[in-house]
Amino acid sequence: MQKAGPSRATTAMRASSGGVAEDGASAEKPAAGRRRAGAVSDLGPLDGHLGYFIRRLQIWVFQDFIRTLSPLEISPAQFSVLSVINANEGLSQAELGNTLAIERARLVRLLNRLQKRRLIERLPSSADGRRHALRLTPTGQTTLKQAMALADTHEAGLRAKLGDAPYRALMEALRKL
Amino acid sequence: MQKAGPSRATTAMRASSGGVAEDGASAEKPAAGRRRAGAVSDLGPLDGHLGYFIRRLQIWVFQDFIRTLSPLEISPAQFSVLSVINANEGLSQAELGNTLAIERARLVRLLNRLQKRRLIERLPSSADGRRHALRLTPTGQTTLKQAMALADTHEAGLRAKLGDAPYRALMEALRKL
DNA sequence: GGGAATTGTTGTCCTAGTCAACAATACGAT
DNA sequence: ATCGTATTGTTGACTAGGACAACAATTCCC
Repeated sequence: MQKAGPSRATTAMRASSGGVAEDGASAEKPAAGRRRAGAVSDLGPLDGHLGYFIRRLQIWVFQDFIRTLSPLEISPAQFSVLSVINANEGLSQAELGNTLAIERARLVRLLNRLQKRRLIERLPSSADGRRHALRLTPTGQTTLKQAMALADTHEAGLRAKLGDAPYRALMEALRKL
Repeated sequence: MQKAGPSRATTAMRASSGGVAEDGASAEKPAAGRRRAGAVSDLGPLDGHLGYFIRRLQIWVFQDFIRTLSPLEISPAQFSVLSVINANEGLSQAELGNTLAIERARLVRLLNRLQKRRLIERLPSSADGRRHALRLTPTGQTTLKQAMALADTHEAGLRAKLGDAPYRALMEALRKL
């Protein structure tokens, strides 16, 4: 069948039986011999775990965000960075990283890309030679404005998906963490 | 300062002014010349966006899960896979992938590792030569049982963190997606 | 003045996610 | 029955994210 590799631990069994299989060891719980692969319903212990559903929702949110903002090519992380820089002009990379929980090394490369796109600048900090004072370029400001408009569209979609009351409840519950 | 690279677009400015800076172009919004980097408070447009908070919570959940399950070395994704296989013995990789929204190629490598650790088996499907019937080995079953116990601990911690009422509200709201 | 700490950077490693190609197998229609 | 099409599992390659160590420049603090 497939080329090779670390799978198919049962090749020997397979060769021994003719191929049609009288179900000596192969497991087949529901109706056997179906056609197409659809999803299976039972999540097992998983459906008692909130983390699983949060993860699924988070993936949906990111995909929708990326799709909605695709004309600008702004990722969620980039949007968060531009957003915080705009609200705190002149902050350092360390402050930005602490605010958004982005590690220093990761942030450097994120900012490199934004700087190459002329959306942000790294100015020398007036009082501390180690720091960079970050700020948006004019291009960055207009891009952020456009991004905010699209992000609002995305947010409306999310509120619609969740329902209005759960949306507000969630927002309130999560903000105080 | 730093070695080189695509940053420091403002090196020229820096060389021109003496170094102490009379604030010709460097931006410094709050109190200037602080000591240590702490986080900054204003998230800007970000704090109207639920996705941001969901992301933060999701990261916390994963980290806590990983830490709690670390004695077993079971990641969230691995736990979800074992969980669904256990609840649907003999299902195919395609079904598993559709259920958990894991892409085929990604799932192959996930299962390879679990198979190498003897936690799962790939049996030949009795009726379809293309499929593998997945199931847990006895080792996999006992490992999953232990994992479930630890995962319950994690879940209790999450419920405590969120508060009991928000936890239940969230669970109910997210389950129906 | 000098050791310790901070800041930004680079390099490296590992995991996730995505996409294209492919072989083996099954299906459907003629 | 056979041929084109679809499905399943697999591999390879690429990108992005996150984590960690090492490092130079700078600042802090005693």
